[in-house]
Amino acid sequence: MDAFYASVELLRYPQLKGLPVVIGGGRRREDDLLGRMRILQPEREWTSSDLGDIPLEVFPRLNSYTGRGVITTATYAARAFGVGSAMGVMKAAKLCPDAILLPVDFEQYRHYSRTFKTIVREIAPLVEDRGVDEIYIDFTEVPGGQREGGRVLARLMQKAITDATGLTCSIGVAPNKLLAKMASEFNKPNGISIIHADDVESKIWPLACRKINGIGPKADEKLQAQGIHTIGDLAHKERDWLIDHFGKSHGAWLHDAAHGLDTRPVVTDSEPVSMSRETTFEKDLHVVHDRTELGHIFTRLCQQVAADLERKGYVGKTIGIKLRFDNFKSVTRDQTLDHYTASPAEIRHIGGQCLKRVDMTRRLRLLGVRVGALVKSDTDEARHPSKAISSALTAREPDPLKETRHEQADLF
DNA sequence: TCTGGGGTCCTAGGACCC
DNA sequence: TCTGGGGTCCTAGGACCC
Repeated sequence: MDAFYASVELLRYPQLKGLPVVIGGGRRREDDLLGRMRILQPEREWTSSDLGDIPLEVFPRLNSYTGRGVITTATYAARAFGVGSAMGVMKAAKLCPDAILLPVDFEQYRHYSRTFKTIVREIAPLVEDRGVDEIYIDFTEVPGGQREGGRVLARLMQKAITDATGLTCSIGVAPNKLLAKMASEFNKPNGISIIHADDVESKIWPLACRKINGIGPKADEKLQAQGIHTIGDLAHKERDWLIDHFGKSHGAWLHDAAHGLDTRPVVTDSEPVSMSRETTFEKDLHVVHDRTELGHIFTRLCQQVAADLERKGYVGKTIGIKLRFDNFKSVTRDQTLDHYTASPAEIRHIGGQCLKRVDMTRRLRLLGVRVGALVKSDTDEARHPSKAISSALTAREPDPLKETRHEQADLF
């Protein structure tokens, strides 16, 4: 198989080049500076592309932000200060206080996301969705796809995307998804990189293990502790040694990945497994002191999940909640029903029972509601779940001691 | 002044079934 | 009266990704 990995740059480049700009922060709220922006031109959605037309002084600076949230993305000029994706806004403000802060605008991203994916599918139909700005493409069967090793097709896609959206796009070309993804990083933004199977030693082995999609901070730390820093280091380890240290499945995968091997197909259709809504509060809340507010938030989350299910045509039978405490520890509880549902009242009721099983001594910073074990709502399975599974038998009874100690939980 | 929101997949133990 | 083995489902937590 020959694969592309294409990732669009959602920050539009021409206007932003050289300026430190970050996108991020919490939900949109009526804070002063955003208010000023609206007053200037209330009809408009404010995005990166406005930077070309509007005096820069109007835009809020990173250091004017108070509140919770993380950086979604940043221009390279901002990254030069050490600011990066997923960094807390407050930390970023320390590093680059004068960076321009733009609000996250998911509606607009969704629009551009749809447009860019539609354009790509018209050129190469086998597309795997990897989120708002990234896709895999299997171009093995695309007529002319092999010209110049895929470069001609990649250039065609870039042009079509830019013509329709003004967005730039980085594309990696390789014999499999693993390598295509890595290749796409080589030449950002708006680049094309091609990796062949016999380039692994020269182009992949010098890279840090973290560059492998699937090796995160924890795995990297373990590898470092074993003196494994680059993908080449990893490739030189015996398969059996890796299996001994990282488990049968993960060890074998690490070995394959280090050698550039990956047999995963491009998956063009997949069904969702779960849907959830969660929110981090502006301030930590306590179940007793803030019970009314928490109750409202909980109800709203249940309604939102139910509406998402309804809109997309799914029902689920596992209802769960998630809490994050002021110490950032998270817990989840869930319960599986003997039938499928998308009813906000039922989700709230079962979710409420899940909440009762948690020790609520600490203040909360996040509350989430999840519905899993989804099926399409118009299927037989949804109407007649195969068996009335023993959920009644296996569901854990709430610990009676805990219940008396934490009656506040009953407020849900 | 830490650390979003929406997902997927994996592991591991216990219950239960045959 | 010293203890099967394989399989599925449920639950909780955690790693990872975009």
